Amino acid sequence: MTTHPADHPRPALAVDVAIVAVIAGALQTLLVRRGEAPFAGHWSLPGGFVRIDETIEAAALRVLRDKADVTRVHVEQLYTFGAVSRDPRMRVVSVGHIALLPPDRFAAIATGGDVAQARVALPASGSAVALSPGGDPLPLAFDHAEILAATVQRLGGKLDWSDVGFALLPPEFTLRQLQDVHEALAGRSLNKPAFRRRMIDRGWLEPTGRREAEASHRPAELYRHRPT
Amino acid sequence: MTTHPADHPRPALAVDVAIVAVIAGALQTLLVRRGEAPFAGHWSLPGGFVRIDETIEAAALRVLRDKADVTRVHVEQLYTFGAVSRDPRMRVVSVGHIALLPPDRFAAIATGGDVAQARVALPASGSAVALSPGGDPLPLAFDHAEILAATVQRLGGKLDWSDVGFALLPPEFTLRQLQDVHEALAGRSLNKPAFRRRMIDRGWLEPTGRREAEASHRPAELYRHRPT
DNA sequence: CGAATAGTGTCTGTTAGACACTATTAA
DNA sequence: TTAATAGTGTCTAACAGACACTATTCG
Repeated sequence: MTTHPADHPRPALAVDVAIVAVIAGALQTLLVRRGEAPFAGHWSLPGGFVRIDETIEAAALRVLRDKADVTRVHVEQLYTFGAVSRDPRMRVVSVGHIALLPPDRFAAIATGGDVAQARVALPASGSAVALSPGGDPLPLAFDHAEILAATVQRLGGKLDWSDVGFALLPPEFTLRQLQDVHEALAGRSLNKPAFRRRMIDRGWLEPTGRREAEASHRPAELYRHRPT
Repeated sequence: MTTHPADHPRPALAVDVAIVAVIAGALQTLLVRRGEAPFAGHWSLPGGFVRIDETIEAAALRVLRDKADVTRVHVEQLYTFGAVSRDPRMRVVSVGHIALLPPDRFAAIATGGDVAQARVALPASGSAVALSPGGDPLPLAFDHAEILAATVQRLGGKLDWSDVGFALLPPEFTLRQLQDVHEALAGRSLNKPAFRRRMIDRGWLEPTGRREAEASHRPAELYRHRPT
């Protein structure tokens, strides 16, 4: 082919970021309410257009900073969504990302008005739905239900052989907290002794020697993640 | 944000496709020699720009058809590469894909001149290299060494819980052929009885009742892939 | 003490690797 | 019969699930 890249009409390129945390055993994500067409009044993942001189990852980090005031966060690319009419205004291709936050940092993001935290559910053989704290489904803009569905699947699949779980916890955590995160993402309950054995045998954990404080029962040991 | 997608300067959007097969126990890919700048004389993965009215996957399938005359093929999206200067002409973001072919179909692609088949190797902690049949490293254009490195890693990781292996085999195959593919992608040799047990127990295999023909020894049973 | 949760010992069933063995074809 | 590869029986080690048990804290 002897064509030059500039010769063709081209799609716009965006990033969308599913900012997720596990809270009360459920996957939560951050949604912003759209004020304008298209999909005015619907909810969408935070997103933005990739600038001509920034990488895709930098665009995702910028969105995180600008829309959720979040920095220093685990971000990974998910999938690139390119349906022709996913944005009715014009052709827009979006690179979906996942950002993982510990519960405290997620809860600290200012919400209210146009920003909400929603529980993500993935009904069998359907697309994802976002539920308000009250339990009502929130209408999602664009193909963002699809992006959330891919997010849930990716998180469930990667768990066992990656360190995704730790990015969803504070720097020091108990084994029970780690197990809760894994159970939420795997969508099933796990065996306690087997889970503890596996995590410890993999060498991913470093005991801090400290214990949790605010418990009305036996306090658990605190661990740190030892990066491989 | 109140901006419209058309208001921004935007990158060009391309697809690149690693067309791969396992031949003689090694991962092979198809490369085309670039005739023009940039990287004239270097080798690149087949690629092309995404048209304004086609999906990303359709663009990848079009590239496969136009550049390798391949249709009806297993294609999956790999990763989107967005380094700012990956193309010196202008900003080009590329969605990398993997296309899986059985050995006979891969070998049937016309080569010579500007099209070559190259062995892909991934040295420890380095980027991928493409080796000509003679064993010489082929210089790769753009960031295509990175795309090939991601390809090798993806194929190795997905093997055990997906049906990637079958897309790299003819419709009917022997268990030994299947094991050879798995060994090539995993980069290590596997235990024969354990491999056979696992594959059969998963219910992925359907005996055809036929046996291979051209052997100077005991012929192996032929199986078909039973999609789950 | 009771309540509550942390953490462990141990049994059992499943699975993977090792290895030797038998089976079947062509020449 | 020999060469070559297909395919199996079986032992053992590693690992996961189940379940009951002990340990430690608060009140």
